[in-house]
Amino acid sequence: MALYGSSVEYGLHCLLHLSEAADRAPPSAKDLAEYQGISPSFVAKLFTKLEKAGLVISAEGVRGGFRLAKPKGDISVLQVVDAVEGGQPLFKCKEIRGNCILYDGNPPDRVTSSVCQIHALMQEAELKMRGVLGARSLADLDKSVGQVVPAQIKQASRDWFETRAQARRTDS
Amino acid sequence: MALYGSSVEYGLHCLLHLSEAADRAPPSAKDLAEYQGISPSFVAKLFTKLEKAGLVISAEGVRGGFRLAKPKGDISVLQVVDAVEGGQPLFKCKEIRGNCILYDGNPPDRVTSSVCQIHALMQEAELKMRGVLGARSLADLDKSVGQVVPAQIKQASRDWFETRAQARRTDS
DNA sequence: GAGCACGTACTCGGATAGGTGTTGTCCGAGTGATGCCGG
DNA sequence: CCGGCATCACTCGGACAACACCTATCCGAGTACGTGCTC
Repeated sequence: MALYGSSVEYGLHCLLHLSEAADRAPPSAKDLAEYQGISPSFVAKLFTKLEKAGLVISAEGVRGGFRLAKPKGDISVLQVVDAVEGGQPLFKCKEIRGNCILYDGNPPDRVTSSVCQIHALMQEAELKMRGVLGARSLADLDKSVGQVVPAQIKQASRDWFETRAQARRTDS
Repeated sequence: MALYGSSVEYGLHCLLHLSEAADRAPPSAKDLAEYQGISPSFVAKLFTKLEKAGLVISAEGVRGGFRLAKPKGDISVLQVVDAVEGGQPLFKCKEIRGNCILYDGNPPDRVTSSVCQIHALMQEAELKMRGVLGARSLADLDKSVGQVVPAQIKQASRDWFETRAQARRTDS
């Protein structure tokens, strides 16, 4: 278990692959899923969210697929997380202060108008977290990955997607 | 919806009330719940977690209840959150890199031994968040609240819990 | 040979189930306070 | 008057459901490509 679900991991990995194939044939959801060994249907569902958030553009038809809607340097990790997770806050204050039995259903204005201190602290923590995620773009992430993954693998990856795109509609 | 559930909010509010009544009769879970207008059963369930985490000490019997296990200055908000939420990480890396179809089930050591860049970024964000929560204690929080809530209300609150404790076993 | 219309296979997209975690509820075991009884 | 004991109401603690969300799946609508026909 974790606070963020698997969707975040899947989404980021997929988008990184997409950024690699920017000027190639757009990989389909199925291609991306099979390449990474994850559920194709779930990836498809994921990309509907990413498209609604304006991060990717879908192409239909037999040669269809997805490509980034913006340069990879203009897409922050935070945008991806928010698109996938629905922009959920870290903490949702229920304002239970107002339920205090002393107020008997009529909390004074002083309580309702002032901000809950617990809420304020949580917002501060959330802001720090989002700051880290917002400061890093897909390009930065891709660069970091490039320092670990050798160019040979990257080339093999591109070739695989290329072959996969070529094979559509011809191998039956 | 939010990343942290209601338990965090309930737990922190309850513990703040407990810190106010440090040298009084220990409030029971039922008292704390009714005072705040929340579910008594759920609060009881919550406090079992807080006790297992060593944050509160339970007293049994008719005059029983809960009191803080340590001075309020020695309990950080992070400890409370972790106790209630089970110390869940922000992000759990599934290492789907190793599933890559190119590796065919046998990912090279370079991949398995190196840290996932996405994972690393998430850990950085989580660290920042936990840093904020870990730097603030219940005493700090109580102080902030004191600047908003007038002493009159605080006194009324103490009186209510006192009355409630007195009323046990005598009003039937 | 060129243009056009059609069929097809593949794609996206949303509607549809299963599993898991969280919220909320309930009842039983244990315990300290209380009142009574005997010394 | 004082100490011990049985009772009891209240507490904690864990076992028990209901709900919601996340993960995963399926099938239908739509579209670009390829092919064959017509001119």
